[in-house]
Amino acid sequence: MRATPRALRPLTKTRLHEEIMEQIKDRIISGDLPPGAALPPERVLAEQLGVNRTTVREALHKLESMGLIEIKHGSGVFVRNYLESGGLELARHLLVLDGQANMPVFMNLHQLRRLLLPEMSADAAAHRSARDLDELQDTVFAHDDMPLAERDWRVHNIIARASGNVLAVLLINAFTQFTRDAIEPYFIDEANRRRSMKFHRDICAAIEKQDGSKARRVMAEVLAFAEVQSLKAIEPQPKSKAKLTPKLKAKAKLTPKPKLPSKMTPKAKSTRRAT
Amino acid sequence: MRATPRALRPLTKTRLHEEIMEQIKDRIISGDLPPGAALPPERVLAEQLGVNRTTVREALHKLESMGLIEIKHGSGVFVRNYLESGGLELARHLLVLDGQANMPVFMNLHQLRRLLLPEMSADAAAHRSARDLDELQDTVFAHDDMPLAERDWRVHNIIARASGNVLAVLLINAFTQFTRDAIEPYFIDEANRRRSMKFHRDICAAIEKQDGSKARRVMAEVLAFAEVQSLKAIEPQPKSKAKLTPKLKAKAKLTPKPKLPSKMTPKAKSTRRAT
DNA sequence: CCGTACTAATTGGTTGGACCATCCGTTCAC
DNA sequence: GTGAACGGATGGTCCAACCAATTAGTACGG
Repeated sequence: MRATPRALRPLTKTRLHEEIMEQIKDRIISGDLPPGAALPPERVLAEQLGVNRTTVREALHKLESMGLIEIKHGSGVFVRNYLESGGLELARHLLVLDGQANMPVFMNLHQLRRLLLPEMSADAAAHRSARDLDELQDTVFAHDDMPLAERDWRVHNIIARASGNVLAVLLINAFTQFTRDAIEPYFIDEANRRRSMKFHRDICAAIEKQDGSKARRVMAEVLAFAEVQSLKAIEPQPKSKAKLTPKLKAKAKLTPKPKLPSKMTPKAKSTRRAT
Repeated sequence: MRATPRALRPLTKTRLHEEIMEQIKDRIISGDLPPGAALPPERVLAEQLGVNRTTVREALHKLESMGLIEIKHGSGVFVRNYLESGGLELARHLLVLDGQANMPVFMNLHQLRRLLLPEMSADAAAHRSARDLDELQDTVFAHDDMPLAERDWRVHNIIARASGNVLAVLLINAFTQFTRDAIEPYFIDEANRRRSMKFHRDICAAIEKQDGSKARRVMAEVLAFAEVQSLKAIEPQPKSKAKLTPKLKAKAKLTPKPKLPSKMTPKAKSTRRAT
């Protein structure tokens, strides 16, 4: 039976273990599972969630590589303090957790960009290779069909690469990665579009002439402007609505296991005493 | 280089899938597996490596969350351009790949720290709560037994937290995470130790007095000094002069180049059975 | 001849169960 | 009392299937 209802939610890319990962991540970031708390054993977790242990393990591994938990062979799984061990990938999750309304993390992002990007632009102008310039000009002047948001991040990416700072490249990647969705509305406004395209041309010219100080200035300008626009877009609704989506569908398809996903009791690891 | 007394040894042999992950990661970063290339199917990979498919899958998942590969259900596994999709976690791997000799990535790191940390220090001085100050002073003045390297990163961490920029916290975490081992030698030298402790006291005082400009200055100073020391420790063999990032510049652009790299290094499994 | 729809092969995703490796608290010999 | 040996709990790996998505091939109908 392959009827394929063609019109509904192409968004749930859900691989099962990712859904589980999300759920545990939310409980950790929200403070429901405090640092030091022990998660239930994999086998128990699997039974509670109604999935296989393998699936649980894949979710746990992702959480571990994010720095949210620590897996100790023979001992168990423990929540870490993500403010001490968390990686930048977490930033994206922090943003969505903050909701669309009141969003200080966005201001944090703008600050970092303001501190980094102008300097990277100057370096890019100074160190750029002919190949870098080629790629930049191609991105800016050709590809009229390319969405502005994508062209914008490509420009940033090329600048970072041209600056010679590999870490900056990875950083910019991370930035755009967790801004990608939120930045889309910015390019709806015609004035913003024109401003952005002018910026592309200007920064391109500065880098072509290897004028570092001009590149720095152009980048600083556009960042300041974008920051103001962001503020304007966010301010109108200072309402915050804490909505944690209850996820994880019960997998009631082939396994008639009525165990509902729930009950991850944070237990201190010292509470296992006897006598 | 004296031998490190402790805290440094290949502990990776424990988890098989991490070893596999490392292997594939190296082949991707080294350019052996270019962007767009298709990896062998999981089943083939498992057979070639002499391990179970489950283990291969765990390795692939880590690579995916690092942004090195893309897993497409039904199609296969494809190498991504890590300069476009890679996350900051990669930085650590880039560092070790670069070896101990000529290490431009370290300079990249110093640049980023130089751009970010002074500003974060100023913000920390301005916004710090009483609790932040408590924690900072406790870290700096108590705990004489704490290794200096750890105390140093804790100071940085507290400063980042006090600055109110969550992203900066995660960033600093990432920094210290892939510097952890390399920074140890720095604190062997007695002059460096004293300098570091003086820095801790000074930054602590500045933050206590909420003197933002002083905090910025103190942080900038210590970073400049550390940078010089790093250079001195690495320089001994001056090779190419103004060479920035010799590799990594002329990687494939955006054009996926389908290629079929069969035969990945097999791993003899042979006897691992206990008796 | 061309395109469409069906079919089959390929490949990643999930499952259940089994066993090994490690850690840790308990027990037991000394 | 101390230290070695035991055993349970828990994560790591393995195996052999089957489900699900994608792709390529093929037969059918225009």
